[in-house]
Amino acid sequence: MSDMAETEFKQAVYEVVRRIPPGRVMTYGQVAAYCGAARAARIVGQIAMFGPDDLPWQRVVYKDGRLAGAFPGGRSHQAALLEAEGVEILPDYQVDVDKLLWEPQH
DNA sequence: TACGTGACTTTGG
DNA sequence: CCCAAAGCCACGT
Repeated sequence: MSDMAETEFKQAVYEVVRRIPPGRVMTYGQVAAYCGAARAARIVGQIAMFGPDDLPWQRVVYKDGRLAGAFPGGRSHQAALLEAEGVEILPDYQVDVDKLLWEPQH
């Protein structure tokens, strides 16, 4: 209540992540870019750690396609969630980001 | 109020 | 190919 409104950036991250459809993924840098801070990829991770857990954070991956190492339950859990959405998990906990990358529809 | 740390990405040696 | 540093924003001390 004391905080009138959380930063626009953080709110934007919430909205973007919420809009990622099942079976698709976005990179940290891409999410940051859509929120007005192309170089704030790290911040997306920070927000993911402190942000609401009802958002599909498992759909946010490295630009390289690797899964986050600090995902609650571990990479295997994140991989399981993605696999349940139909995402093919490649060896070394990677996904075909080139193929699954999703861009918000403007 | 200031400083350090961190779910990242890019650039340069 | 491997390593180091900068830049971004949020949060705890």
